[in-house]
Amino acid sequence: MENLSTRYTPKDVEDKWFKIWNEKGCFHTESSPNKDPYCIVIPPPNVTGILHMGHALNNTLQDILIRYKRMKGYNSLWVPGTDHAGIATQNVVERDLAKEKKTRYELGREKFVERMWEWTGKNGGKIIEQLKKMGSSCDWERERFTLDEGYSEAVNEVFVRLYNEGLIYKGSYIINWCPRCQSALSDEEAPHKEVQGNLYYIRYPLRKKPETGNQKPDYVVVATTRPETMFGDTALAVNPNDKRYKALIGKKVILPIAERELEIIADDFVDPEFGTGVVKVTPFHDPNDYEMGNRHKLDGILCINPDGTMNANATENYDGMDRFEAREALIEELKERKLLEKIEPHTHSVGHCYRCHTVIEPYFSEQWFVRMKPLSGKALEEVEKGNINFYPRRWHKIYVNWMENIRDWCISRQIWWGHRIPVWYCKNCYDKYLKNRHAQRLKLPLEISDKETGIIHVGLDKPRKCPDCGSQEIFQDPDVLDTWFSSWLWPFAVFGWPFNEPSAISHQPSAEKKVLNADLEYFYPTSCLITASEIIFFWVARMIMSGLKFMGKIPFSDVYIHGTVRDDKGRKMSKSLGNAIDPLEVIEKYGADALRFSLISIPGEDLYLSENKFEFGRNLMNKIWNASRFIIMNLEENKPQDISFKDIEKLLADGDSYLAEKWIISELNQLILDIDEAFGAYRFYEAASKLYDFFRHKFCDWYIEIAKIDIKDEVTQSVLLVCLKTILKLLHPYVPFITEEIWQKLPAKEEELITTSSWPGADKKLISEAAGEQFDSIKEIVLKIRNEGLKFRVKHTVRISTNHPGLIDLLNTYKKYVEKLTHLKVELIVPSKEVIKEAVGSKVAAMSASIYIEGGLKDFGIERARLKKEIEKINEEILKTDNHLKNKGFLNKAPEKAIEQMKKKKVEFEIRRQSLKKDLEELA
RNA sequence: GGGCGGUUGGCGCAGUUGGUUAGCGCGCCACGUUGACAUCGUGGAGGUCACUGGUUCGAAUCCAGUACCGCCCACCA
Repeated sequence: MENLSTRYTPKDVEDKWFKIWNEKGCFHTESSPNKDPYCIVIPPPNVTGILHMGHALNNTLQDILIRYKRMKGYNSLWVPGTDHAGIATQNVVERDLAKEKKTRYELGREKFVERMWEWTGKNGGKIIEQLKKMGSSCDWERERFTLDEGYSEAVNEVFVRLYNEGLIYKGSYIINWCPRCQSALSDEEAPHKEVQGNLYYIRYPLRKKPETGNQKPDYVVVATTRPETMFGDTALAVNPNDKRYKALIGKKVILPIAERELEIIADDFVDPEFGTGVVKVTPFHDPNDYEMGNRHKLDGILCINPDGTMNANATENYDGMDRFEAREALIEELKERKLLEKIEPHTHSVGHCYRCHTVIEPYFSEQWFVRMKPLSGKALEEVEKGNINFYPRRWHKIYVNWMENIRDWCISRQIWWGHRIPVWYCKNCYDKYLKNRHAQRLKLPLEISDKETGIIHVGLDKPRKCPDCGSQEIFQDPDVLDTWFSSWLWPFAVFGWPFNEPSAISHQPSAEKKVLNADLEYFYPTSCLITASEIIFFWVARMIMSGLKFMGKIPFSDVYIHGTVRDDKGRKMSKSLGNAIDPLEVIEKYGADALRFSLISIPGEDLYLSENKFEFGRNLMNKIWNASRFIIMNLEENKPQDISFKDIEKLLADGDSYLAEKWIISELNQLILDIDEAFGAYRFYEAASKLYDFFRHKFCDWYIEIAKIDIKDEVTQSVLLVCLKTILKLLHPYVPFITEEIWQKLPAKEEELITTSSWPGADKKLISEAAGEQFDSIKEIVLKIRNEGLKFRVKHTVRISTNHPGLIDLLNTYKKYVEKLTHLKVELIVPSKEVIKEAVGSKVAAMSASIYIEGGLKDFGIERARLKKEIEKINEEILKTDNHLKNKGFLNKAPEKAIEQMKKKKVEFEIRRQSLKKDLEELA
């Protein structure tokens, strides 16, 4: 190692080790009865995905836990995989097609899906390769894809089971329609954003002019944000208690331009305070209006096409015009006709497609839904009982809040990439239904049975003929399922569920599935899920519901929600904002370990990132490299093969020597306890920062420096080795590559690979408070001397005098530490006996040590000022403690311990003050 | 509109059941070629813990109110 550079170069190291680890099967795990399982299923990234900082963070966290548990002796399994990401992936391929001036419709469904698979085969593995660059220790033999054959079986199985139970239904409702993707979306996929729009006040002429006088206008004014939907109006509504309009209830108005007659109805829904208190009712383009339509048995009229253009119901003028163009044009026309009263700016919340950000059109259509209430009850209960815990805890409440207000889930998508809905129709019966249903105009409320719509079978197999009419023209539902309808099964579908249970789709299990099923029994429920807050509802909540429904057990007991990656200005990091930092570039420049450690070392929940943040990790890796290099360089070749804490215990048994060794070993063991505790509570940052503090500030800055006094000493060597080995192990979950590389260079090691080595157990007998206090005394003296601001290169002699017998002994033995750490010569002056009086404890005694430095306090004036300032501060503190101790209330009511502490504090301050005063006198 | 958080030195954060001279990292300033490391070391400056009131012997910590910031949900036409 001495031949090696003083710079750590990750490039030489990372790919090499990742290959070896896999070749040796370090990450592969199989169920075994003798070991406890620990399992995490990856949040499957989209096949279209390219590794971003969010992934980097997410996967670092998972890998830390997986590696930690692996070292702890668990059968630690991390299941990797990808998600077919229906709309997102289809959009990518459609864009490619567009470049060739083709559409998917021209290609046809079969050819298009073929092309999708082709694309996926070529590009789908990219993100997986990128995860590997990060060192992710997934069991790569178990990689799954949500469109895998076996996985798809699970999806179909679930659909059929839920259908048979009445938990999946086909319904006609207002759904979120994306005119660009041309598909329905679930509520979760259509997040609302504030939009600066207008409120248009439109006059609807009354059919009959008011009889009395000509004061009253002959129209009613309606305020709307979406005037173009007026062609779908089938009524106006007012609040029944609104005095202004009471007389109008039941009266008719004329819908402008379309010149249709509308009735004014009364409904409680209408808020008299808003707008004019009159609302246009458009049942097929607004969820509220749809409900109103049902209540009042109105007609529904569709006036917009699926692609966002207006249809024939919008009159010839607007037919075929884009909805937003139509809005502008219509407003112009209304102005001309003097039917536009005014336009007011109005901020309101509008749904947007989460894939392409197009404004959502609330749209009436027939879709498939999952009834959520029957599933949510248990999922809520398990969380509230504490069987599933969220970290940080606040997400618990957000989950509960959502679950309590859960609504049915629209699962059908009008795209081709995905699991096709396993429902079969008789064409003959379906056509009959269509004929009855005037496509763009319907009487509400709608009550249609599945049979009436031509559905003849729900399952995988295509029926031969219609049981009703005997027709042999059978077709499958053209829609596919929401991607989340497959990913909500992830924690058990990755293990090949279902095969040993009676299947609703009657497929014989393959041999492969049988093997997988043993794993399902063993690894399910998984241990922990690590993900981002954005997908709590999309994914986490639904997995809990499906796990309980189909496995009868929760899918995981812990959910760790990590923060959002932001730029240094606090904006969310995203490709579209152009503020993204590419993790692969960071790996290239600083190394994967530096990336990982830097990410974990950022305090707080959200991560504010800028490129220089990664220097932190790089610098630390370099420090680790050099400290290791130094130790290994100096180690004698004949070190025992396996140095354990037990050996150290023996070596350090002697009472009066090796204080620094006792101290660092004590600190190290305490560190192990701290890290175990922090990991137990998912406090990754805390564990990292404790490790950092120990390694850099305790081990390197103090212990290694002291070890240099006699680096060839046998005990020192053993302690150095044990510390290095342990530190490497503790660091390994965070920084796997560098620790493995150094591990291999250790002259003595029992375990071949650090990756599969065992986690160090703390030896509590080695945690010594006495060693800590004594070492702190030495430290204080060193710090005090350093405070004098001496130039190290000048040889000075420091005279130390103290009134504490313990400290005198300590300094007699460990003067060498002070000398090494200050580069000064130390002379101990033992004062006369009468000075030795205060014996409150070694810590206090250390502070009372008076230190004289020959030939060079930096400046007497500055020094005096500093001392005076400090004395003043101490005076204030003494006053405070005095007041407490004089206060009867405090003496009567405070616990004894607090009073004792206060007394002790006062004495400490007084001794300190005395010592400072003495120093001040010396300066005079 | 409903729900949930936050406010501690220039920035990002700790601060366990109320009792330590309020800590850490980054940044800043000064010094340093000490036989692992300048991707380093040493020292230093910098905070009346958002505000107001209350509970208490004692409040950054508990309670109430105010101000500001943020997040999630929601059908304001």
